[in-house]
Amino acid sequence: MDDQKKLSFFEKVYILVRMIPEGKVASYGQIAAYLGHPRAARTVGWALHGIPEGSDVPWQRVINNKGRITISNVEYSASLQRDLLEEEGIVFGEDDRVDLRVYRWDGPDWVELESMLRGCL
DNA sequence: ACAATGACATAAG
DNA sequence: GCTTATGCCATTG
Repeated sequence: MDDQKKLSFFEKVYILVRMIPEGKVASYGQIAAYLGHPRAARTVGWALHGIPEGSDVPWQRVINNKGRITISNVEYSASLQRDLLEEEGIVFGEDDRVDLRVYRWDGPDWVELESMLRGCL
């Protein structure tokens, strides 16, 4: 437990987001909490902001805690994100919100996460 | 080390 | 329900 501390928060965020299964969504605060920083939701959002095109990180599955898309990026627009999520079977409500009670990600498999963290080094 | 930044979260009006 | 204000936290210049 003293070897993989070199990974930046950003890298951990990427790894964790990659583990989100198709058809599920997670909030920024949720991701941060799983990484051990329950208040670092903003940092998670910033991490996703720096994702390069063609990355295997399903950034579209990360939304805010209200089940709504809060994005300000010009490259990746909210419309695009909604479209991508709908393709995965996620249905948006009339308020452009998803039902977190149904689509909220249960969380990572800690064994898998640990393996991923080591493998990424 | 300090100030600014940002795809959040929560409380208050 | 929406808008505004405040708090949080890692990264960057």
